[in-house]
Formats: sequence, C-alpha cells, structure tokens
Amino acid sequence: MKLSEAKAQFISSWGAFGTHWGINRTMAQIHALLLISPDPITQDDIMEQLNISRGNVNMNTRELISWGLVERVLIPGERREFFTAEKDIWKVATQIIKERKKRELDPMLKLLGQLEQIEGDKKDKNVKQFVDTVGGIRKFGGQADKMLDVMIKADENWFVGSLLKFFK
Amino acid sequence: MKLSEAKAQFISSWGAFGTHWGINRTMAQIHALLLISPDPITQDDIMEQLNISRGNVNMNTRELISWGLVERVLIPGERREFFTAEKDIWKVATQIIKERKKRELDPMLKLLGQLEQIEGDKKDKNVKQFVDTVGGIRKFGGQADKMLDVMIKADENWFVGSLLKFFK
DNA sequence: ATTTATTTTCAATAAGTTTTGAAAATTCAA
DNA sequence: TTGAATTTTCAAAACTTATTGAAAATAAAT
Repeated sequence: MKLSEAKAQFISSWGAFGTHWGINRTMAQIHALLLISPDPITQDDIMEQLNISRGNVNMNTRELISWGLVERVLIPGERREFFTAEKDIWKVATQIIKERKKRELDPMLKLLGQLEQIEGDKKDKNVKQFVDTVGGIRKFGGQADKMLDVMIKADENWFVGSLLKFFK
Repeated sequence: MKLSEAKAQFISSWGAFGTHWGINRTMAQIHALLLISPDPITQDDIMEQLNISRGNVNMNTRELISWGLVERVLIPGERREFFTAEKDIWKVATQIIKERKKRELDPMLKLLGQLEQIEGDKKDKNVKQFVDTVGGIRKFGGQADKMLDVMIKADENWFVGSLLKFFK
C-alpha cells in the first residue's frame, strides 16, 4: 500500500470512528489529517485535501482548538494562519477525557444527585426502583469520575505501565 | 420534587446524554424507562409513556436487546411480550464496553495494523509522521483493549475497590 | 487611507437520521 | 381452519445536523 492510499483510508476511518463518539465526521477527519501532517498546514491545504468548503474548515478547526487538540501557529514571514495538532496520543486522549468529563459527566452527576432527593413513600416499589437506579448510576459515575481524575493527572508510562503490571 | 417529575427529567437527560455517545435519543430513553420500571412492561406501555410510535418502540427495543441490555420476558397467561432491563449498573457498563470494543475498537486496531505496513522511504518526513502517528494510536489502543478486557472480566466490587484503593 | 489577502459569519440548502403509520407477517386461541 | 391480537417491516415524511458559499469583518501591506 502506498502512502497516499493509506492516508485516505486513515482519514476516512478516523472520521467514521469519530461519529460513534459524538464527534462529527469532518472534525475528526481534519484532526486525522493534522495528526499525520509533519508540518503545520493552512485552511487552504485542508480544503484541498479533504474537498470541503472554507466555512466548514473554519468552524471545525475552531472547534478542535476549543477541545485543546489543535493550535494555530504563526509562521514568520507568512500572512496566513497555520494549524497543527498535538501528536502525543496520550495527551490527545487525556485532553478528550478531560473535556468530556467537564461537558458531560460532571453535569450528569449533579443532576442525578438532585433526582435522588424525591419526595415519596419508599415502600412504593416505583419510588424504590427509581431511587435505587439513580443512586446506582450516581455511585458508579462518581467512581468513574475519580478514576478519570487520576488518569488525567498521571504520567503516561507510569500509569499505563503500573496498571497493566498490576492486573497482569 | 415528585416521582413523576423526576422520572420525566431522568428519561429526558438520559436521552440527551446518549446522543453524545452515538446512541440515539429514543433508544436511550426507552432504556432509561426500563431501568426505573420495577416490573416488565409492554410495547404499549412504552408507546404511551414516551409518546412514540409502535414502529419506533419495536426497532429500538430490538436494538437494545442486540446490545444485551434488555430482555423479552414471557409472563404466564399473557399473550403480549414484556420487556425488562438489566438493573445492575456495573453489568450494564461492562456490557456496553464489551459491545463497543467488539464493534469499534477491535476493527480499528486491525486497520491500523495494516496501515503501518506502507511501502515508502522512512526518511521522507511524511512517511515517518504517518507511521509514527498510526503506530502510536495502535499501541495506545492495544493497551486500552487489554485494560478493558480486564475490566470486563473483573467482579464489580473487587475491581473498583482495589483500583480506587490502589490510586488513593 | 486604500487596496489586497485572509478569516469569519450565517442564512440557505443539502445530507443524514429518526420517526411514523399503515400494511404485511406472525402467533395464538377457538 | 378462521379470526383476532400482536409484532414486524419499510417507504415516506419529519426532523436534525452539517455544509456551502458569498458577503461582512478583520488584518496586513503599500
């Protein structure tokens, strides 16, 4: 397989993969392209390589920047802006975990805490099942939350290394 | 807050939450409803409580069954089919992890392995960056894969308990 | 200050996904 | 069997989300 073919496949599968994770196809494709580009590239490069409009590139690069996965780079003597992606995959993963935790998990845990405080007869099996279910999810989510905090703070090799050794 | 209000909120937020995880809103809502229903319920119950069509209930319950999260229950003397959801949230989580691993992670790792084998001059920085990126993702994904296998096999309290103790 | 390059915005449109509902298929009972 | 209850299917419609592209805004150069 040649590089150009492999590149196309990587970008396309990464895009499809992203859609299973609540990330839109184009955003994931732009990210993929940046991940395999050794040097920073421009809006026009992205437009050309992925065959998408300027507006689309603009929106999605800004979204990637807000996720902390991509950076604008200023190249001396160049008027245009260039973009580059964090290449260390561990950093990419922790950054995504951090953002999703903040955007999704934390608000959900807050809500669940409120829902547990319903008025009503605990002997009613509907009330009981509701409280049990919500409580169970909240407890589980709380544990996941703590675990993710540890991961986010931990250094790559130390964490994965010791975790795998611990459970081997 | 009364039960009926709390129920409505739980179902609606669980639905919204699901959409961030590649699960459609209705499927997540049906799942939420089943999670807080102490006894098995019918298609008609679901239609009525969520205000959705029969076809929609049918499609989504079958999808939930294929994910191993919901079961058909036959109630003696009843002609209609009843549905019930696994209530143990740890089992729900491991089931979801297991399925997503099979459907998404495993095929992705297979593809990445193939993409690493491109022909080309390793001194070309484009080739080098491609191989490095794909290799890095594959390695990381492989570690995640192993970790998830451990989780799937582990017993709830033992795993979470020891993991949290380990990292406290 | 004016021109030119570049980026950003956003209304219109296209594409994709979910939902409906009625017809077909199936299942059970008499 | 036949008929009634129930479930399943799937084309069409509704809804949601993503994309375009041209106009407006911004930034840099002359």
